[in-house]
Amino acid sequence: MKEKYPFNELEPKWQSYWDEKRLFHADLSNTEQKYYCLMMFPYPSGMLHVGHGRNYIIGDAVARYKKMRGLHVLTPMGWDAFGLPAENAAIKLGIHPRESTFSNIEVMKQQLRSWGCCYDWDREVTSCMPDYYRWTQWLFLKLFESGLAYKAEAPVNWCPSCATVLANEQVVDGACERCESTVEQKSLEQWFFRITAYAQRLVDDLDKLDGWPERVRTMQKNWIGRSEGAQIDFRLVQRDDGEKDPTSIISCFTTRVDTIYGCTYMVLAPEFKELRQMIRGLKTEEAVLQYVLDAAGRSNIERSSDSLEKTGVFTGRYVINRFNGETIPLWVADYVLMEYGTGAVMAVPAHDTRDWAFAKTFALPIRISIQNEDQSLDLQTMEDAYVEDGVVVGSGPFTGLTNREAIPKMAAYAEEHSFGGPKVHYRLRDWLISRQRYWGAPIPIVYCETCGTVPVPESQLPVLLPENVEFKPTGESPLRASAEFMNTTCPACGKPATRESDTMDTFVDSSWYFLRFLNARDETQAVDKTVCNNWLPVDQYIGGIEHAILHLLYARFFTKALHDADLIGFEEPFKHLFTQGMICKRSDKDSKLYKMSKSVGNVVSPEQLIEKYGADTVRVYTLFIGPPEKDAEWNDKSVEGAWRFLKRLWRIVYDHRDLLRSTAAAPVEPAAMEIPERDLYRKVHESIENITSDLDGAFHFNTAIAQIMELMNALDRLKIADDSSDSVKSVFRHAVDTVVLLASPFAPHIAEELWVELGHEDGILSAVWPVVDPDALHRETVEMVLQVNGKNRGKIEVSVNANTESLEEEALAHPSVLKWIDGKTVRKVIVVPGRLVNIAAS
RNA sequence: GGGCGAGUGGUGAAAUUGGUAUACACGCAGGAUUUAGGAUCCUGUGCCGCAAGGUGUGCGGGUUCGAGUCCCGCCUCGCCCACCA
Repeated sequence: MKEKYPFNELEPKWQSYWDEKRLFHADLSNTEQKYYCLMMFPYPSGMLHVGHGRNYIIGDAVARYKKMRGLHVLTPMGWDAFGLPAENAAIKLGIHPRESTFSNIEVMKQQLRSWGCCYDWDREVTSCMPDYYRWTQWLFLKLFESGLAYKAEAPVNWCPSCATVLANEQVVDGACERCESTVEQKSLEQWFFRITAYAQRLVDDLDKLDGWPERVRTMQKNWIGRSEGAQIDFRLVQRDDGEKDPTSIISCFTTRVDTIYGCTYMVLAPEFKELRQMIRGLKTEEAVLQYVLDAAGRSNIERSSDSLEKTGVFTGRYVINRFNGETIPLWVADYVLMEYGTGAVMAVPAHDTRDWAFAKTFALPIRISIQNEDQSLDLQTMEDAYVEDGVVVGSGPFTGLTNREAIPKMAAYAEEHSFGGPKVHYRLRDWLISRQRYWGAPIPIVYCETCGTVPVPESQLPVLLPENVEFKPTGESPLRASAEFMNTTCPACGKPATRESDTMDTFVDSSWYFLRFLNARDETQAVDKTVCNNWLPVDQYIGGIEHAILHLLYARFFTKALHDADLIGFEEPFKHLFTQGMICKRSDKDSKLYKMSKSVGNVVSPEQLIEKYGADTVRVYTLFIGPPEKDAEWNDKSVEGAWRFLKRLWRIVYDHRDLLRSTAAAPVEPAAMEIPERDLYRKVHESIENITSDLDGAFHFNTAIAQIMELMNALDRLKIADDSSDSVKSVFRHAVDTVVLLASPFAPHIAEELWVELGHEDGILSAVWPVVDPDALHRETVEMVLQVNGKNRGKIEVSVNANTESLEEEALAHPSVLKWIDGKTVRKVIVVPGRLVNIAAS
């Protein structure tokens, strides 16, 4: 009788076994062959679906494989447990965020377990627990001490419907991610981390991260947006009515200082700080103020969508271009952005498309200062700005230089004459970490009337979140509602003082959790420098591409800042990064492909699948679905393939149980084998070789599993029976052992079960990953393809030792070749040993 | 507009340095076994053609004995950034 594959019995059994054995419990004092395998810790949102599962299944397969390769694996797990969704649920349902968070954690932990994903749970961290956020606050203070945390007034995203501030990443196309209301800009006093101080190092060190996908490095580079150019100061022409100006110079940043002799006007952003005072009392005042007001009313979406039409207004003021002493008009236009550069732009319509459009609209003068190669630029015939390289013309002492030569010379000239100089500009802004919401780590700062802004002393940490607050969306931090929390005494002078009511962005929590895993229960310090230095950087980090910029950039910044504070001895947190693709599924409604998500309603619940097929099938299918770095479409039908494969694996062991158990695995000499088992033996070792290289470095799980399937097919083809020869039996036994070992990182439950069934000691992860026997790979003969003019015309079986001349001879004498070269002249014969012979004839 | 990817059967996808295009799997077709299965096994399956053969990796050229792979020019799709000075 054939036994069915009882996944629903054996999977829970082995999961309990792994729990008991504490499978991935790591002893950190042993740093030999260390391998830190980390998956991005999840936000406890509720239930995981198979799209989330990909991340953990990949990570678990890697951890298991590395362990079998003899590495000392650390693979911890935790929870990114602060955040807005829990707070919104609290507002809606009246449940404290802590409760929903912890019950979600329980569910998700159980889900991970049911997938067979194992972690060192002794090191679990939960960012919303005081034993964690105490140290998040401590790190904030460290940054504050070194001037990397500061408070300043800044515009923030405000959702009027939710009555709360939103993070940049929660604003999608100018609208609130959840309620889709248009987001407004408000100006508030906020806490920032000075990440811009690290801009250059964050760019430079990207080049060292050769274990990262090129795509992510490029995205970070673009985000930091390093731009080399010059700062040029224009002198503001004084008012003749005696009114004082707030400033006498207006600086701008430009990457094209070479075009400055073609500058015919200057433009300010509507938000330019000193603008109001500069135009006070002028005839133009009313028009300018109206324009500024209109521009403020226009959302960012509007400002960028009608990108062709330029609007603006003349301020009534003039500035002087110090290069040529020329007086040019000063305009205001919303195509100049306050967020970038200085909020002022030198306009060169002849050599900038935006300035061109603006000058054409408002009939401003245009002047060529760069000529093209054939000197053919002419304002009469030009239809757009000329932005290419060329020769500098009409530019005083710089005339005749190429524009590339002119850039450094002109910047140096400005520097010599103290009105500017070379300047590097970054697009990166400082990191706004204040959040006016409840479910986050309180910022450990106290405001005292006498002492001002005072950091909470280390001994008073953690600053605990108050319990007795309501979560009604009032627009203020809910912490303000707690008098008990807000009213305190000044740590410096002891007088009554008020606490900071904002909490920290949850990205702060996740910027250092990978360090905390190493001393998760340590009550004396945030990070353990010695252990960190031994175990970091993380050898393999695995997570979604959606974190390519924010989390990964913040974590890199934190690592550098902590390094500079002498808390750790390394500057980059993640040596190798793997970003898996998203799992998508067609929607039932419009049959379009969407990322799997609750809101689209195309989620596949792992529970149902596990019930039907078992966790190993889900794992194998998830890994087999396609290249793991690419997005993949989930197909319920295709799960069957993985399911059949495991059933076959199960059957081959159970159908031959007695034979396998009574046979020694030690293979006989390849030379003594008959052809069928010789071929299988070779196939076994070719598989080992290919699968091992598929798993080292790049993670080619899909092809690795395909190879195991091929090996299974070869196993099935070998006719085995009780009266087979010892040689056949032992090769068969060796092959079955190997298949089970090779499959174990992907389908660990069935592998554990079959491993014991095959008579081995339990605990397949302690077994050694199969090693290639070079003798097994050896072949006596090889099949070679015969081509005539590149077209396949036949095949020959030849000795691997055959020399080129004899191969050429044999090929030319082959009937199917003769047929095709008949009547033609053989011009050339190419022999590629072990592959083909190509005959060029005409 | 800028940057980066990618286009291969009905489908998901393979293919070392340029060397038999479509491995592996899904689906489909035919067959075997089964009076029952959450079935299983065998055979076939790029396209045209009865066949010989031809043809075939988004399109058009090129290099080469030989191109999915290299070069030039297009087209389409995806992602990131974007009035970035």
